[in-house]
Amino acid sequence: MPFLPLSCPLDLSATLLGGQSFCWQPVSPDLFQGWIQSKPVRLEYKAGNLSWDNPSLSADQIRRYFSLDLDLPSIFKTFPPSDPHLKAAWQSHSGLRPVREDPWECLSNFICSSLKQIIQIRQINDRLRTSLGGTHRVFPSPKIICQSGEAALRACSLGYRARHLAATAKILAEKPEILDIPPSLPTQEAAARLETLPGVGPKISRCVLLYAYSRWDAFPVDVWVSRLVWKLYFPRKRKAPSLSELEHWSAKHFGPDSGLAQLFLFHWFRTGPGARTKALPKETVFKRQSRRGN
DNA sequence: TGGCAGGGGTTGA
DNA sequence: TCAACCCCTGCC
Repeated sequence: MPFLPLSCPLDLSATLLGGQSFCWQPVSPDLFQGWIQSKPVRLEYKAGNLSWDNPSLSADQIRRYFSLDLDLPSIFKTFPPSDPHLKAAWQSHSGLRPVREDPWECLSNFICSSLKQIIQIRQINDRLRTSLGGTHRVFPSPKIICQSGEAALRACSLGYRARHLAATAKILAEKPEILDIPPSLPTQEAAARLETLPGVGPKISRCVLLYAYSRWDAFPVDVWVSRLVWKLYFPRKRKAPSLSELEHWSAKHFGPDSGLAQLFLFHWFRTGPGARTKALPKETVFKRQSRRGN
């Protein structure tokens, strides 16, 4: 079984199940089953070694998937040292890594993500593989999704998202080059290009840029991030900050790697301080204000 | 056991 | 700016 000795910590559960990728199933706390570049694989992290059972995957592919070339401690040194929340997020989840997911699968996952919880998005990914992915349960290409039609997608519990995914698949089956986003293209322009696709708005475009294209300056704002920034950084503000306020603030406060700050804060907040916020009436008020703010 | 609220957004009017 | 879009889960 090939393996890679790691010089940094790796938290497979936080990394694979935390909302970046949706094709992973836990087998045991240290063992996960899923796909990397359409190849089925089981990953195990033990005693500082990351091993995998599919020899057709190279160490470089594994390294690339977990962004192991990225020096996170150095990046965290560029963040404001006076930010206690980010410090807490880093200290409690230093094994969290940003992944490099396949752009098409990542885009599909996030088109399916609206008003869905992580577990439901994983179920959809699983159903798409089972019903459309053939014997090897490969994630279906735009062409296959396009040929299968909206009804087949609805059968996979996509609901109204089926229309969006079918329409986007049709466009990409004809023009796959839309997803060839060169590193020289500024993130804002790359986001605008993705947002020409049906079902893709500002949140999804930034998730795809962050988790598939390694654009560390992409700062996705969803209900959790909005809630987090509001509660932790602007607790006295009566209204939730608007999308454009959040975008400007994040770039100014965190700098060019704001997306990585977001990844850690998001995970830490959801599993820590944010998990305790359950006041439903307030939540409803927040949601209305948040949407109005957008 | 059944009803109901709510969820990691986007769209179109 | 705001309702509509699907449907699954958790809770009472």
